[in-house]
Amino acid sequence: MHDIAFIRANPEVFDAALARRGAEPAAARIVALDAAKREASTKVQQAQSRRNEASKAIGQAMGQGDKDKAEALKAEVAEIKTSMPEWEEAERAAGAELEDLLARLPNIPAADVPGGADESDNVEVHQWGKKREFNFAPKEHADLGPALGMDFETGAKLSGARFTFLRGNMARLHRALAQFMLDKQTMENGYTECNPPVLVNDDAMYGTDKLPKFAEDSFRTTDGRWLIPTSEVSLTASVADTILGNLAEPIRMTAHTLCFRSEAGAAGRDTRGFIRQHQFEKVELVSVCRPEESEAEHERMTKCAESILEALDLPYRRVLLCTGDLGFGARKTYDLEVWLPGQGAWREISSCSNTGDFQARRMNARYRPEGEKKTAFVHTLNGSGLAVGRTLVAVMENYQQSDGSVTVPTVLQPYMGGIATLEPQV
RNA sequence: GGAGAGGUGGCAGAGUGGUCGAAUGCGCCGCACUCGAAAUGCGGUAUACGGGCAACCGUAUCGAGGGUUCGAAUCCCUCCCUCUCCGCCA
Repeated sequence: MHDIAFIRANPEVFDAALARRGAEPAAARIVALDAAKREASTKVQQAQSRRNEASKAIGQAMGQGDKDKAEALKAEVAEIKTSMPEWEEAERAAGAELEDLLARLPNIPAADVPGGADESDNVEVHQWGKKREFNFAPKEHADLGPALGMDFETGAKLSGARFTFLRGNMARLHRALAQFMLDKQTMENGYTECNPPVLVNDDAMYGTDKLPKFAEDSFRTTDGRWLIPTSEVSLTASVADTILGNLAEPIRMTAHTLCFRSEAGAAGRDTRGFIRQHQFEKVELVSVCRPEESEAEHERMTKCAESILEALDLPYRRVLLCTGDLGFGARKTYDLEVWLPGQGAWREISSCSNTGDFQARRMNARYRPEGEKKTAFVHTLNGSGLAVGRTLVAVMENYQQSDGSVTVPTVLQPYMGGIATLEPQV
């Protein structure tokens, strides 16, 4: 959500910012609707003011037993009220259109976000790790998986495309990854472990900018709730409608949850394998902090995500998204892309975004700066730390052996009861 | 799912149609008293939006939305949430 006062004062700055990410100018329409709304609002308030005054006088007249005066005043109020519905309706209509327009406008990119049309204009920030040299042709995870307990056929039989049934040590390795990530984020990186609902209401989805524009991307339950597309929704919305004191320290939350996505716009993309599922697990990182801290917090959060890849010794690169590839609610985003030798490609495994006060305005999440009477909106950030399924894919492809087995990364072995290898079953 | 009770300011808790944005107490802030503190006394202490350079003014808000009325915290309707008991259940 945008600050209407800012748009009113800087319409051309606002439109220029929208243009950077390829959105149509909107300031003129916003300013016009805002003016119409305020004009109607003023008329309504003036009428209400006169009505309230007269009503008080009626009360006094009644108290003094002056029936005639009271009746005269009643007639006056009736007259005042005739014009009210019209202005009330004008205020409501302009307000509703304004709100809808604002709710559908994306966040404004930060100044240091590079311009660009699509992902080809993203900027690589750095690479980490060394790509492993194979003395055989590395396979894709989708080819390695079936013999190791990654059962695509049964998933499809039960649920359809984009569902997978994991068995045996494959299921255990998946669990080990999630536990490892959660332990690292809580014990080393300072995040508080949370276990939030995965079914949420409209407000939580709206506040984290998944509604109204992206309703078709998520699953809706028969009783009107939503399956979360990411626990960013639950964690961030936990501070909705709250004044968080002076917010001396950032609030850092993490959760390991199921995530659900309809993949409405991705028909035909990544249909093979475990990369793009309707149901997947993710360890999410969310920070809530003061505005002046959010840039540093964004860097810190991205490092926390990177720490998982480094502990697993998986080569990755950090990419700064260009304006054209930026998500709806983000003002700046780093993607972490892991190297998949089987596919011979970098694949997104984490996305860390600073939304500034965009979500905070939508959900009314505030704090009170030290020594000030006025409240201010917090900044919210979210990042994957990491996507569990895709990390499993990366481990499979990077740790595969020529016989089709997969070595378990050292840091995961304690979580595997000491098992060091996933052996193929014929 | 059935039956009942309830949702009022930071907290507790009055208020069943008029001068109620809301008594009182606690808390908090300021001042006085004191060498200092406690106790005591006095004053202040919600949020949002609009208008104004400002002091300030207007409007709205007593779970949410709608209705009745000249006027609603108070009456009516719908919904949400919390609590208690019963049933069912991991």
